[in-house]
Amino acid sequence: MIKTRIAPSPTGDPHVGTAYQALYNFVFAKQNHGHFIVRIEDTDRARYNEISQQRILEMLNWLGISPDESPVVGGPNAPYIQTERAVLHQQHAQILLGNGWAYRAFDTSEELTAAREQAKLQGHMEQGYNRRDRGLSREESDARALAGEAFVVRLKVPLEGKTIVNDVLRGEVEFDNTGIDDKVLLKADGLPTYHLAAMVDDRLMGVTHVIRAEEWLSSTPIHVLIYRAFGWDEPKWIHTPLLRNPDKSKLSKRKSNTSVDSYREMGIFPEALLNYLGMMAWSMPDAREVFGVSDMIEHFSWERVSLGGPVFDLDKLTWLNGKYIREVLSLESLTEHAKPFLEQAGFDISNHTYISNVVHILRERFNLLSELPQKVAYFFKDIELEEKAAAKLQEGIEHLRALLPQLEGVTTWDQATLEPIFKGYAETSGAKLGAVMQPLRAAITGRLESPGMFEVLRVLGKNKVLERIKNALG
RNA sequence: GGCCCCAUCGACUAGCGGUUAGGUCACCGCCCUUUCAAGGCGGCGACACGGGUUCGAAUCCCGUUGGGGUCACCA
Repeated sequence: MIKTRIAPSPTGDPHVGTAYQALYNFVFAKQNHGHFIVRIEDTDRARYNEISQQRILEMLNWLGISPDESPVVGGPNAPYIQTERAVLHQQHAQILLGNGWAYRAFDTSEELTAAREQAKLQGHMEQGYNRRDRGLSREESDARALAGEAFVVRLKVPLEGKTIVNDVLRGEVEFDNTGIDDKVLLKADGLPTYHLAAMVDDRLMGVTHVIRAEEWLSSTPIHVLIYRAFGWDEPKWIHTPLLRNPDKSKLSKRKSNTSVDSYREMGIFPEALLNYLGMMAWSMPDAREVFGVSDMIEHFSWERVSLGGPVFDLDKLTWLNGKYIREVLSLESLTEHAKPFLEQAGFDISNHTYISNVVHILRERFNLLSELPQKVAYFFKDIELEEKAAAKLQEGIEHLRALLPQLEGVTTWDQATLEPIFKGYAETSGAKLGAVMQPLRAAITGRLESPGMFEVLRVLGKNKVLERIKNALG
């Protein structure tokens, strides 16, 4: 069975890069009727954050990307929290120590830091680990470990030859073994590093396709070597292009909005975010730009992934979100999503039909739910007359005065009744329709922009409308 | 700096030897119109450069340049 996974590290806000990877892994797994696994990589105890872990899981839930195996739903290869698998990792480090593919290194962090700084001082960047203890005899190594001396376990990388990474998207990528470090597999605290833990867990969990960000490509030869050291068959390696900041550097918190929660707060729909991420580096065969995860599952293929790193563009995401608001989502769903935003603004949302009507006539006029409250304020509280609107109102105040009696007499308060009244008035009085409607708009909404006036009048209701006109007339 | 990846409009992309290089966002103009939008129509705008291969290159190969990633007891 095809198995894919994401292995987020719980160290901060739920990252769009994680959502991006989750999408690829989920879509590919589902397309092949396989499993999508979420495994929490929490071996870095210094940066670990419990809340972060929960938020990442919640993000996936919000996006509707549900894992087949995870810390919450469990699965045949539990646990799915890496630190809970530490014994497994230690046992595997032991195997490598036994078969000669790894060795204990007794350097202290201080020594390593000093060596690194020394190298820096000598001009060049750094040459990598000096492999001081690589040649230690088995007896000495065992004795020192037994005596309680602190050590790490390092991979014994071949001193010559090449390691070839077969990346599904790029083909064969060659690395000279001389350029690969004897990476730490097991830290002094007994916990594994990513290199060991991820490979062991992937193998044990039956992961067939490692789909991850391109930043991992350069450490993949290490992973290939680890698989080889255990005598295991390699999974497929797939490195997807990195999401970028506008300046083309790797998407970062410092330069962009990387928190999925922040997009959620802006009023971006999960469907829209997923859709947008889906068109980063990948494209629909028929060039459609509005598509859902199920469409992606149906048409996905690695051949359609382009390798240049896509810049994350909020403008286009916003446009796409608007597209969902006016073309994809049902009015009912849109209304439900809008409520929390309106409520947060202090508006009364108890009348569902009213909210639905308001949302309905605003639909083509906003792209983010967070824009909504400001745009519909006059439906929920008294108007705030804007300066330009006030001027417009004064220009046409006499029209409103003339119209008021007629409006008071209206019994069926709908567009079919109201429109002829205004048009008829404009015609007989010789005024342009706009010269009548704009002052009306100012009186009713306090501003010069709004949905069609007749819709606003209908939704607001006769009482409120007459009240506001009278108010305007003084 | 070493190693590795990448390279079509400002951004996202289509293209996979023969196209007036197409679409979307953004921007500009026009139409529609009671305003603002939405929508429709149109415009602006790209194959990084240099060598090859070929009858023919955006498409294939090499180099240059440019951008990015990575060089932790972090993932």
